[in-house]
Amino acid sequence: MSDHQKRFEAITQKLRDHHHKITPQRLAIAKILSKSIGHPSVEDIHAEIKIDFPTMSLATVYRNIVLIKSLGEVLEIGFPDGRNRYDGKRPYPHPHVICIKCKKIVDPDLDSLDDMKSEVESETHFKILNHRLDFFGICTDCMSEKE
Amino acid sequence: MSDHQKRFEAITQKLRDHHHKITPQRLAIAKILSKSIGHPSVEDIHAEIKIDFPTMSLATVYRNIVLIKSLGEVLEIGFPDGRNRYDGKRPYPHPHVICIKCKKIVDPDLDSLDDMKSEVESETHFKILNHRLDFFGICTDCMSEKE
DNA sequence: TTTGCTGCAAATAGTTTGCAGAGAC
DNA sequence: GTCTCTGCAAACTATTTGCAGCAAA
Repeated sequence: MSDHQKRFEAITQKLRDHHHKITPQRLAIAKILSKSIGHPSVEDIHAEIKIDFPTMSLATVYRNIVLIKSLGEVLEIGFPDGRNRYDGKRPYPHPHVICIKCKKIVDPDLDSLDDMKSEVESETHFKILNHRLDFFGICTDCMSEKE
Repeated sequence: MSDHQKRFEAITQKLRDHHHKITPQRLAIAKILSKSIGHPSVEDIHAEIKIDFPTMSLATVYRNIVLIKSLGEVLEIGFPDGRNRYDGKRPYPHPHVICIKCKKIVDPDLDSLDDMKSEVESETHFKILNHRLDFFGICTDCMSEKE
């Protein structure tokens, strides 16, 4: 079974476990999130589903993302400019590398941040539950472009 | 000279260098940013200045923050829920520890992320310009409260 | 005197919500 | 048949912008 199939199963299973109804719209959203090609935005997801469900409402996308997020099956990558992106492939905190020109998001393989988390906990006495690490820069594609 | 006086001088000097007019409103905003007590939000800044300038407009706060940000003299800590916070004391990227209950923001002393930055650059071939590292958790005050 | 700044109000954009009908179970 | 979900439109909220008057240089 491929990775995205496993993720799709995990999401739909969580939905069933919590007695949420399985609607075609919900399945379509779960399917796109399970692939999360390019860390899609709500707009991206809506646009893709509209091909098969022309009446699909943006509100439905938002509501289902909130739901799936509450089940811990999608990671929200929020940006202050209101262009949030989603990752249903790796729904746990992990670093991102973001191109400030084309908005591409890449997941680098980095040694874990666990040491740093412990350091923060012992210094601040906070109970750390979560984190977010983003690097911003220019990708090779955008660097090689003129201007 | 105290730290916040130095920061206040740095900000006003940058304004003068770039030939921006020195208005009372601008100075008041620079003063609050130079202290940045508790990483204030736009709303916080506006409320504080309103005591001395009752006609101060929110738009003016926004415009001046955009300006000072463009001069590199304040760090914007954006949140997807649209409650951005500002740090004019340390206007360069640095880690934050954020209490998810009371929204307190603390600056921990951490070893630099330079090693990680190099690792990311060599792996992704991005030119990294910037980063953001936030830890989310519960502060000691909120932990000791009932419920 | 010139030019940029401020205050006000309206516009913007992403997201959320109320409601009535549709559909999953 | 019940109860949640969906689509639509309106509401919401942080932020930005147009404009006319004001004030720094």
